[in-house]
Amino acid sequence: MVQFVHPARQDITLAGVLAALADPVRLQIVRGLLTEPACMSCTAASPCPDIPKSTLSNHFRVLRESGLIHTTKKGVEHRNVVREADINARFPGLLKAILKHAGA
Amino acid sequence: MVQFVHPARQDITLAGVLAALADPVRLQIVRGLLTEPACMSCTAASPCPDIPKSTLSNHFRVLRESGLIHTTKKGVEHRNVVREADINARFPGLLKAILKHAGA
DNA sequence: TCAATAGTTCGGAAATATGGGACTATTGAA
DNA sequence: TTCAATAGTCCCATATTTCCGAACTATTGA
Repeated sequence: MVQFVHPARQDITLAGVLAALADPVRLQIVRGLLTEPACMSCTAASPCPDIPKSTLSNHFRVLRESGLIHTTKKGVEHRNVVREADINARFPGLLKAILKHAGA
Repeated sequence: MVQFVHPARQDITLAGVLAALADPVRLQIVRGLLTEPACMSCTAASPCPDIPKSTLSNHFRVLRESGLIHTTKKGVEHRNVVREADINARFPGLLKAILKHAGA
């Protein structure tokens, strides 16, 4: 039983968030999660075509540890949600300003 | 005679900018350049205390290649300027939103 | 109980970052 | 000139991080 590590709101750092979003794949994941709130790599429905599972798992871990997303187990799947409230509270306007330019 | 590589405005990428700013040292450099537009590592006046020259040189190269700063030779020194116009044209609001939170 | 599926973890290879030291370029002084 | 001082780059060895195949774990459904 794996329990995930999520930083508390006040422990979310700007450099951490930027580093997490500095990767094109992760940027797409966050974008995807905001429009279609849900899944993981999970073969289908993912914004990630040919990326191996282990790599995706890493990307999600980075996003999680940066404080950008929250992951819960939902049966055999994982449910990921962008921590909009936390990020917006900590860095108002940041997420919107970045994602505005994360063109498909 | 070293000539620097600066990407054209349209070649500046979001991921590149975020990656460049994802490092605390580089974030401080950009912040410093905006308030006190000028120098390089240059011993004094730098926002960077104990970082070796070669490492700083690397950081400035990353900032340069990401399109965030423009470097020109000015005698024996280098003059660095944040490419605010280019960044703002390409990603309106982004730089301000990020630097707003780059607390000292 | 077994197969299938979602995702993590492990471990080695590849890529990247760090920083010491040698090198280059410019300036200013003797 | 020539020489010393200074700013910064380049090279290269080491350290860290990322990538991804393969093995593993957990849950569900038959």
